[in-house]
Amino acid sequence: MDAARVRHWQEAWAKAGVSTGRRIAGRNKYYAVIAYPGTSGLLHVGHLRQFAYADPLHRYHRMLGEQSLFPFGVHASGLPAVTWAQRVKDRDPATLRQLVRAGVRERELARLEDPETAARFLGDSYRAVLRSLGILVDETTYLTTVDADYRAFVRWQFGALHAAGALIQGTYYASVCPVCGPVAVDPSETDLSSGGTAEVVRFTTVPFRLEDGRILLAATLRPETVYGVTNLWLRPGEGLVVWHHGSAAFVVSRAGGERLVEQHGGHLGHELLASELVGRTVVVPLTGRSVPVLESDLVDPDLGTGVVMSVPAHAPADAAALRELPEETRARLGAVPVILEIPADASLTPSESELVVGIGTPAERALAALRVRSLADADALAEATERSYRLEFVRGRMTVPELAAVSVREARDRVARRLREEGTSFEVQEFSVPVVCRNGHAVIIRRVPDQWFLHYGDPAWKASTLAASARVSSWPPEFARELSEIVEWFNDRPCTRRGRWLGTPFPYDPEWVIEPIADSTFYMAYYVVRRFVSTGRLRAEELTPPFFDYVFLGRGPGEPTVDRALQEEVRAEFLYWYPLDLNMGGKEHKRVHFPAFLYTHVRLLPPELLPRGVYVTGWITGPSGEKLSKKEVGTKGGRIPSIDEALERWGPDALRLFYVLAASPAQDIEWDPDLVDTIAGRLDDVERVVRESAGDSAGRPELDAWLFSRMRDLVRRVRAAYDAGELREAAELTYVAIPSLLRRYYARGGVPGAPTHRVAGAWVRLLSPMTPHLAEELGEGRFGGLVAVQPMPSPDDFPASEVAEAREAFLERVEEDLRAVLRPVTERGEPVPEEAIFYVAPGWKATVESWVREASERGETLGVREAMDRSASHPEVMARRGELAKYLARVQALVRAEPPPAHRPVDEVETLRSAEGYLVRRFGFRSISVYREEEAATFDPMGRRDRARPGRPAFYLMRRPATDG
RNA sequence: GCAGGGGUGGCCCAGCUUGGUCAAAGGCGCCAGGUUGAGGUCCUGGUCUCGUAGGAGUUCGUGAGUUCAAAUCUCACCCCCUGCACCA
Repeated sequence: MDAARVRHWQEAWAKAGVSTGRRIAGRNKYYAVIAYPGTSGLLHVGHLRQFAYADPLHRYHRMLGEQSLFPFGVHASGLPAVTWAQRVKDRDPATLRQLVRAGVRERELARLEDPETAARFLGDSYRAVLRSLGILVDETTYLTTVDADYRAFVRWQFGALHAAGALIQGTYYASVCPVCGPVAVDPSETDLSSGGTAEVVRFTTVPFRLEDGRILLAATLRPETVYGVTNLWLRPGEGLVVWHHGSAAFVVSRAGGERLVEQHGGHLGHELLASELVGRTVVVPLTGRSVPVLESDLVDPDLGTGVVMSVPAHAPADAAALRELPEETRARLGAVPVILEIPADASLTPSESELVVGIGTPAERALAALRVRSLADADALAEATERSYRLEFVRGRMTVPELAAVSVREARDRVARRLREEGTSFEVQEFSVPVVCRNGHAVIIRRVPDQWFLHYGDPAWKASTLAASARVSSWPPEFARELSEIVEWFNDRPCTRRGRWLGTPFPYDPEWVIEPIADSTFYMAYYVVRRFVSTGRLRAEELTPPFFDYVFLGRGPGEPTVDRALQEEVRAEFLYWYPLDLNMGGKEHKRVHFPAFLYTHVRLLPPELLPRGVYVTGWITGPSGEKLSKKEVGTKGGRIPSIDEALERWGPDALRLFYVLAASPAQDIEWDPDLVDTIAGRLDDVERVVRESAGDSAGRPELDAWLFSRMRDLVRRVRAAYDAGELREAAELTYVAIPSLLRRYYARGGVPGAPTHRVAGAWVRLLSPMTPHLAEELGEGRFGGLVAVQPMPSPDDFPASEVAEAREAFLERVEEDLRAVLRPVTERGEPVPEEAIFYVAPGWKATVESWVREASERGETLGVREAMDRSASHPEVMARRGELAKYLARVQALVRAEPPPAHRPVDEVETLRSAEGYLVRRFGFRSISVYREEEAATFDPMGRRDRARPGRPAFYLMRRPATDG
């Protein structure tokens, strides 16, 4: 289909107002939203998947005669638009390439350096993409989250949440760039240039007192091992600094000191060298032992506090470091205390038991298992550490008297708590790998004492959200269980931040901006109001808290300055579209957006207005399974095409169908241009078959009855698939099963005529949700209007015929048998036998088989004697009792393994005879003949007739010399 | 570790909720034939193994179990992926 036709249909839909959702009292409605996209760059083919589900669903519901509202907006909040605008400002080559391709001129670039303008520009470009794909969103809903009216809405939302007691303040540790402000540390690295995979590591500090009162502050991940400390480690030549906190003075590395100030306040004092302390002794807390301060290269001053407590029995690195000490120093340390054990009865995995074999302390065994000889074997040492830490954490029990038999897991918490109670221990957080912000600065973790939180941990709120989540239907169904699990774990979340973010200023402290997740949990409700703003019936200033209280909550008199009737209309509109039928998003939304969305609805709305469904889709991934992100468009040799390129190559329909057909919704789809090619080819096929379906030949009644009956079933199943959200199934039926039905119809001798035309008429409408352009093209002139507004076909449009279906099923079964027999023949390259002679089973065999089946359903086997007895009352069986035993023996096992038979008896003789032409054509026989078994004695040269079973005629394929022409 | 998902024929991917119609849909690849003034498109058939007649054997990560019957149910184990928090 050429681009002009595509545009033609898109304009026709627009002109007909197909996408406009109208409130019609008493009429069913369908309201589904997709999680609006963030403004992080231009869209590419990886972004359209949710639309490829949402649009067909909306189109389907429209064709069911429902009113449907499919809104759209963009989520401009947060940092994405800021970073993108920055890239424009930096004239980043990849970004510029995309912009040029999108037709943006050089002189327009300056405008896009402003984040808000950039966000609006991107939003407009997304809308253009949707139009070019025939995705019918209601454009009067279109919004960006930085619009004045949206901000008014978010301010109200937070006011309402605050009034409900959902906001609290507390202490929080935030990732922040000291120069650029807060950043998000996540794998997408939106805000970062590296370190997105970093995890937050929590150290506990342990104070070791020197004789002079100063404290060497060690940092550890395993506070419980304080009972096994033999010494402290400092790095040779390391510069240390005194951190003053309260009245205490702690000695730590420079990096550690800065971290402590950031997270716990205080200030840094004078500097000293490690060598000043080496050789002195310190007191171990909790045990009171005195241990020496030693030097080792294992210490990394940038990690933790730069002071390391040495636990050689359990830390492989300490054990390795110990080995490198001079003999006499080692001797002075004395025996290495072992403080925990792996119980002998623990069942260990092979990789775990590897670590515990051998002799020596646990750490020495781990070193031996991984063949670590010295500190220099860094990789092996890291693995030994990782694995023995895990083993001891999961399986270990303490052996020190104070904590005898306490699990390591438990001991860790207890020891950390005790240390902290003494007031000289702190938690220190840092990243597991260095994190660098987009502008090249090191990102740190900072303590924020007065952070605002959404109190998702509130037990009552959580309980009602949990209850609501149980009532939400979810696709895939497995997500239902996961969702309540996620809600269960959901905890207080910071909902504001300070920095150069886009968003709505926090009403209770305008220094802060509302965090982007928190401002996108209730917008589905706002879309309804937005339509009044975008059509000029409401102004942003009129959207006051009293207005929203009335519209969303039905509370209070509304906003006095706004026309009462108008407010009532908005309220009615809200109550018409709500509750939301479906919220669709990618799997990245599972853990944050969906739960927060649910929480907010639960807090603000009564039960009858809570969302009905969520729909989670997988990603479009690159060849190695990674998610495609907007910033890599065109950066890898054009591997991922832009939307424009894709449309040019395949057109909108093939692309749309690719998303639904390539995998089931929850699965990731690997972007595969060849598959899109294949699908485009399939659509050409569909088009051809529909076009060829017109004709005026007379049909064959029994074949037409079968065609209709099958079509009836297919229509039913397509609709069931849409209703269940199984869009891949719907696509498969529509684009695979229906054409193959028609192919078979033609192969069986059907010709284009009124029946095929009728089937095509339904089919074209079934094509409309997923491939609407093609459907319009094929439906032109057929319905006297757009296909998009035609009613969905109903199964009742086609009569059922069990008889016709049974006949065709019988014939297919016969074909299968013929094929099986013919296969070895043709494989040897021999010619096909000239004649096929069929012998149809007599009625008594069916009777006997039904007895066998009855018996097997009771779990029994039908005995010969029993059958004989029973035949007394069945003359037709009685007449053949001579053959009964033999037949019974042959059929007994077979019947049990077979599916229940179609209960419609088929006139096998008649069916085979009338299919003669087909069978001859299909297999290349010269002729066929059909006999009843009992009449065939004289035509049975190979004695095969008694093989006949009901539904499976016996046959003999006969070769005879071609005597006549 | 915790949570979720997954391991299917050369490859991709259905099926598993509701055990039998499953040697297992569909696509790709491959083979043969047809169409076409040769290998492109399209159409038809084939594509686990054996078998001179519709049969038999062995398959759905591994092992065990339930059952007349298991890709489908149960248990154990191995391996892979994702998430674990402020990131839409």
